[in-house]
Amino acid sequence: MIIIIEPQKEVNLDLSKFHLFKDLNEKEISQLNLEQTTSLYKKESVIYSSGSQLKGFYCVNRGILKLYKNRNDGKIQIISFAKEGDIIAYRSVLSEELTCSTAQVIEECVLSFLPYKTILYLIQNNWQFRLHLLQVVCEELRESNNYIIDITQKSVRELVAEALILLKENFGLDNANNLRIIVKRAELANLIGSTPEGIIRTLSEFKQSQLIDLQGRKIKLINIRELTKVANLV
Amino acid sequence: MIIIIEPQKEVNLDLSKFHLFKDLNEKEISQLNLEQTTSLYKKESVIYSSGSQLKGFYCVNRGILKLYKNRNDGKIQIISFAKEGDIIAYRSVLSEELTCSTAQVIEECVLSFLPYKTILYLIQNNWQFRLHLLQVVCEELRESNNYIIDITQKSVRELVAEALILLKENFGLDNANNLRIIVKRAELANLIGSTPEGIIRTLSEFKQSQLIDLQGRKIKLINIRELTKVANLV
DNA sequence: CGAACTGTTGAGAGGCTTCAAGCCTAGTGG
DNA sequence: CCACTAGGCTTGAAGCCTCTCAACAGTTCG
Repeated sequence: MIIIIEPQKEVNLDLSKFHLFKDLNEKEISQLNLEQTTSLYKKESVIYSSGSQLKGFYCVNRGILKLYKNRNDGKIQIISFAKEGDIIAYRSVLSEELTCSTAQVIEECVLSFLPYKTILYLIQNNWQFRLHLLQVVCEELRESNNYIIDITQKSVRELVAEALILLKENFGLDNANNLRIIVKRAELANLIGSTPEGIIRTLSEFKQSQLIDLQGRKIKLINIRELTKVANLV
Repeated sequence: MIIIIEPQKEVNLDLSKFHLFKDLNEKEISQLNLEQTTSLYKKESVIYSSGSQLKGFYCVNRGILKLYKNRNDGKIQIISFAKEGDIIAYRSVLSEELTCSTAQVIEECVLSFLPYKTILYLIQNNWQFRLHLLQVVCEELRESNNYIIDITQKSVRELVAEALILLKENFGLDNANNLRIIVKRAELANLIGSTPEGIIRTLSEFKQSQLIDLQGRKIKLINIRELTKVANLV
């Protein structure tokens, strides 16, 4: 069940903190800030869904989203999680195609929307920006290709360990070594292509082996070194 | 066992047939043709391997290559096959990283090498080219993301059917409806993340169901409609 | 406080890999 | 051009991993 909530307008935020925009000059930044629209999105909101034609990029100022694809059989594959500082939706916009993924809020988000024409202007006029953008896409392609290797040939046990490590690296730990990001078991399952039951069994096993501790959805990483080993990371 | 064969120089070929270069003007094309180096590579040759630092792109004038990654445990994951008209190696070059994949010849190849500085010049000076390049990378990213869905949640049976359909679409059929590309069972296995035995059993099953016919490594597609259905393609 | 969703556990079944052994084909060298 | 050999192909049996189904406990939120 998807709940769509009308975003509330917020004051426009400063985009200069985004890595992608670091090579822009002051004039370009202020132009960007002028042309953006910033909104607040509640938990579970769908930012865009598969098949829509997007008119620009979204920049994540705050919060966490999941990007996923739907399958024929009703299942879901999570492609990635996006957080503060990330840009989403650029692939389908640049290809001028309909989106084939859905973006949904996991943790309340503040997003800035940038129209395509603004981006196109930068692509045409700022050569550092365009090279940077190319590199961002290439980097995501590398990750995607690597993920194919993992997901194909690793066991559920390895994949769960890897997912925990990746979530740690992307979202960090709090003081008590808990993963900052809170995800449902089903979301973990959709990330690694398993089932909630499979996730639970593996997490319980990790808990018994003193690799992690569980308290509701909170996951505390106890033995990160061993977890990395189990993940069989290169 | 990898056999490395010194490439033999060939006359330089015309690059204007490559889709990526369609927006270049005559002067740019002739400059490109001037700065390229074209060589012949025998079967099994390794063009570049994981960990190398590449100085430019390779354009496939003729022949077929496989691009794959190595895993810790000695296994291989084939990322894609490249054929005439394709450009390879651009991702790591654009990211200015070491390659994390290996390119190896399946069918005798003629490749043109283009130095990075030539590409960079085009990125800086031809805005249509740079947008085009962005779109090429985005397209590959889309395919890669889609493949993650497939490979995660499909059965070997579905994946083999899908692989056959994709090979048909990319490399075509001869007069007798045989796949033009000849691959080993182990290569098919490395493509979909299975084992040679798994591939063989599935192919035999397809043969019994009159979907395909087998003659050595030649695979004849008999019932493409049904095969597509088995592949469960969207 | 209750309903709906999420998490947990167990049993069972099935698909796939692994291992082993023999056949066949393609490519090489004489 | 032919014979040989190594690598690829094929088949069978065994066992394991993981999914599915089902029932129940726990949690969250209106």
